[in-house]
Amino acid sequence: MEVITLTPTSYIVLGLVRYAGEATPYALKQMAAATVGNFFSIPHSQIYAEPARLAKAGYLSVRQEESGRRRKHYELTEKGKIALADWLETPTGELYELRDPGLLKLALGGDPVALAHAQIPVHEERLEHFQTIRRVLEASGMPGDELLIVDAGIGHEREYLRFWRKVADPN
Amino acid sequence: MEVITLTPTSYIVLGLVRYAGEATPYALKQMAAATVGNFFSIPHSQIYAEPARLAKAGYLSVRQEESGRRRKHYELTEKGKIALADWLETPTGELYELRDPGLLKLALGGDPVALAHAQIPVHEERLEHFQTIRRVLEASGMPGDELLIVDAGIGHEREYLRFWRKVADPN
DNA sequence: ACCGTCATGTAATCGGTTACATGATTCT
DNA sequence: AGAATCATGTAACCGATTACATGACGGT
Repeated sequence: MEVITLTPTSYIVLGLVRYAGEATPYALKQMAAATVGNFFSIPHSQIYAEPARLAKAGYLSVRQEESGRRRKHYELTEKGKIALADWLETPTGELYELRDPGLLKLALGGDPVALAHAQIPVHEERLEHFQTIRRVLEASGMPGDELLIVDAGIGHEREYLRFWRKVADPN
Repeated sequence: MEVITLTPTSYIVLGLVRYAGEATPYALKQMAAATVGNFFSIPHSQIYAEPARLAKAGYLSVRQEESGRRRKHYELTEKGKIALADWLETPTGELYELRDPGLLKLALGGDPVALAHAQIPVHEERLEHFQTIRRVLEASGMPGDELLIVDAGIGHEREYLRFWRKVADPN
């Protein structure tokens, strides 16, 4: 049994597996794309590699199909459940990191107005994207908690638009 | 001359070196901490490794002190200037990534109220931090452009506080 | 002369990214 | 039956992180 350190990616996988009960990597990929994928990018190769890594360390159990696609189905082990619960139970005071190419260029001397004109449309698009998701979730009777993350996204997109619009046209 | 791909870290180093004209790794570290370090974390080992990497690929030139600390002073080469200018000139439509442990726990089932109580104070602190920086920069007659990044930080912190306060107490 | 902090690096490991590759369904 | 796309991986490389280690400088 190998010893590994659990990264944010690890917890994403553990969390999604718990949510699904049992999941194939592809299912995880779909789930991630619809939820945390909006904030964290996770390349699909990681979505295959990480469960394998977690399984080797005993956090997940695997069951492989005998025929056809021979997909691997992952499930939380006791160890996995505990690790996830521990992590979730500890409210974190850690701060975020914002890896934003637009802001980075701005900070390093890029032309503010040109950047603003490039950024505004993509943020508008993304705001609409989040709002659509929110409407869909709301209509499907999703409990309020599940909407929180989407609301966070919407709030930040609005903030981004306020910011870049002001940069583009600072009265 | 090695061929490397330029990462965001590379551009941070190139940008800071350009800003300083010539810089030692330690100076870069200080500069980064005061500016982009507020959004991107860069461990100090990278601040030493990255200029070396850039120098090997011809983006920076090195001059090492003969005695004492034998520090290495880096300067942009023509190649470095061009690479940086090219990057800055291309307004990016790429989107940000938000690596936020608090939001991640929230998304994966952490207790919203407990998370909010842990997050609010650190965001309050950080908002004050940015506001202090802003006042200092403003008082030192810094041109408006340099304040933009700080304003972006302030805006996002306010948004975070709005969000978490609402989570803690959703009327 | 000593001590704390400032400053500067190196070594080793590993997760993440990119690129490559292929089998299984579904649709026309 | 063939094409397109869905689904599932592997291989190789490398930047980032962690941990270790040490020399120089400034103050007492």
